[in-house]
Amino acid sequence: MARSERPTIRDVAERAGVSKSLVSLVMRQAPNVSEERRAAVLAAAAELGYRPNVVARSLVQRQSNHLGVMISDFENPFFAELVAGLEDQAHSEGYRLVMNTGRRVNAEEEEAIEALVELQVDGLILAGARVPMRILGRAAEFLPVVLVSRSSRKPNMDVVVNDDRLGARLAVDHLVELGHRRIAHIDGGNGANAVPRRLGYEAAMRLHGLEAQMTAVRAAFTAEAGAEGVHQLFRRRQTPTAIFACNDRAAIGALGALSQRGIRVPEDVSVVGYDGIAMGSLPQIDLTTVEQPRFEMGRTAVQVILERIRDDRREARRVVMPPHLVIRSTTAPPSRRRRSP
Amino acid sequence: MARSERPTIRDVAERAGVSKSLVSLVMRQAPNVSEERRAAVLAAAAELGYRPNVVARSLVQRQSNHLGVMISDFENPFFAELVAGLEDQAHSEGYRLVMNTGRRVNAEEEEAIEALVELQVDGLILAGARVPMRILGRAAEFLPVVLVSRSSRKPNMDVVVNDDRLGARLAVDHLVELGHRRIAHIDGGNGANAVPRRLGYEAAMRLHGLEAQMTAVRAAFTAEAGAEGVHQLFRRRQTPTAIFACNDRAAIGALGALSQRGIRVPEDVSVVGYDGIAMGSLPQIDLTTVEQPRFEMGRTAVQVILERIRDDRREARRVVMPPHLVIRSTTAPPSRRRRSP
DNA sequence: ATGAAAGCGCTAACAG
DNA sequence: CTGTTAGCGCTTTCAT
Repeated sequence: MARSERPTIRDVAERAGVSKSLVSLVMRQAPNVSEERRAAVLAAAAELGYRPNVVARSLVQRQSNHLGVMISDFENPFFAELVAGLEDQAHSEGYRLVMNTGRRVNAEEEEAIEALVELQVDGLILAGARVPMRILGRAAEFLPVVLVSRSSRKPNMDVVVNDDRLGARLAVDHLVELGHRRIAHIDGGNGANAVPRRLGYEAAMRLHGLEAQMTAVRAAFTAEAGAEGVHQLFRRRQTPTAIFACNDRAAIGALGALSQRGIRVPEDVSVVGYDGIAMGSLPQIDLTTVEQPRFEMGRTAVQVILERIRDDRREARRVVMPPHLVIRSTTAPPSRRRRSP
Repeated sequence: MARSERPTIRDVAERAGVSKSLVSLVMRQAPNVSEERRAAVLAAAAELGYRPNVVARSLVQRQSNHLGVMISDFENPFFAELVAGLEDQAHSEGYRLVMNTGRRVNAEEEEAIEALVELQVDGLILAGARVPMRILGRAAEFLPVVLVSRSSRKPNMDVVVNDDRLGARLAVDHLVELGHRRIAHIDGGNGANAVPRRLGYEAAMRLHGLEAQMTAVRAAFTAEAGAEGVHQLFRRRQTPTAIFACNDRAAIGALGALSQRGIRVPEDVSVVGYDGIAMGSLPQIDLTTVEQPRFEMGRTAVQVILERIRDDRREARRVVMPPHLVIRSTTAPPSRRRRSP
């Protein structure tokens, strides 16, 4: 079966014996077309396998009906679950999504954003972008941009985030209520939300009068980094009874490293993660965590960007969604015998 | 900061005091342009923040330099890891990727494929597509299509798969070598590769003279389905000493269900998964599995589609990549005492 | 080495 | 209700 040339609107028009315009009207379900002609056009289109060329359409209409989505890291399930919300809302608003990824490399991320801008998408949703704000600002000069899981104060960009400081606070409060004092933090290094989570951790510790017990190790948003963080923490003389990790993947890595060191969870050490990814609820892991409303964040991001696109809103919007604590089996009161003097 | 109108090639031309054609030449790094003019054009473009409109370009060139990728299920990490290979090869060949998802719903998948076709991508890579072959065939009439993780014998489609039957065989052989006989299969239901894996399981069982021990429960490619599969298996009188699950997620769900039922792994029951997703190598899970070369499959899919696009190959190609067994800690010889009479 | 003109497939006035 | 015309932003002959 040889590849056919794609039929154009002209081919359909000729075959149906009508003008291009009429075909165009039929394809866009315009009301004022006689049933007769409509049927003829539809038949001709079906016979030829005609599909409107959205590229040509978007050129003349100067809008594409597509939203560009740059996902900084496909392998993080957090984003997969966010995409479900994006898709859902975009669909119900009549927009299509085109996605991209920067694979955690700044240069590639920049290129991915550029690609979407050149594609003339009507708006850009950047999930977990890590590139410098300057790059983001350059894109926002020409089209609406909303940042998900990354903050900004620029007036021409909107932001949908969860309240990381509150989330960190929930984690620390929970551990303190259980009786922990030596609570360590495995931080997220350069990751998008690393800083606010760390600051939230520090603020909460101070609030509980535990500034003397604060310990953080620099890591990243991956399981490997979480494991390495544990090894660093337990090489020190003063070891923690609880760990608040920057995200679930790091927490899961931490759980693995603890088990390798023969440290039991939650008997010897409690662990709290962040995000609420599906994997954390598996019985083998059953991780206490601070859950972000991922699906809702996705839906919201689309709503927010459409306010700029359709309603021409100009002031920046900053939607902060509340995280909530999900208590599972990796947290418990500290055991007496491991308390240090 | 107000949103600016996007500058066009005309704006750049005027500002630089040259013709549109010359700007076009400069933007595409053509050789025969005087240094002087080139500098002027580049300066004007930079000042205006000009970016070529790839939509307009692709309209006239009748090719977009984009490959469309439809991912059937973003939440399956198998695909995330495949995407890395796709990105890598596409990049190094000068192509960009635009991605989509069908979120495991047939109608949405069909719509996602349609969207990519209408976007005039130069080729379509369908990862784990579930829609009927008829739909795929309709797309393949007009542009090159390669199927990843799904088979087809159509002459106008290429296929990149792993050898599921061999993989199933590796799993069963491993379990038989350990001494297992009652080996059950948790199958993938309607999932893309469910059938060949199940057939491979059955063939291998027969080869070992174990047809009488064959048991399969219908499930799906998710953790929940894997857990449910275990519950079904253990409600029967004759219980297995080993389980071969259709994929890693189902296997991980199975591990959870087994632990809930107080069944130890690998002492009481051995478990083998399929795919080799990163999560399986976490110390808490440490799953024996049949690994597919995901990254290589991604690279290969791009190479294969470019043979159609650039070299105009017409015959179908079918690349079957070998899976390999990764032995970790969920498999061991069956324990004597649980053997049935 | 540079510019003028035509046209990619489509939509958007405008006529009729 | 239907057709004609112009033009979206770009590339591509073809002149010069």
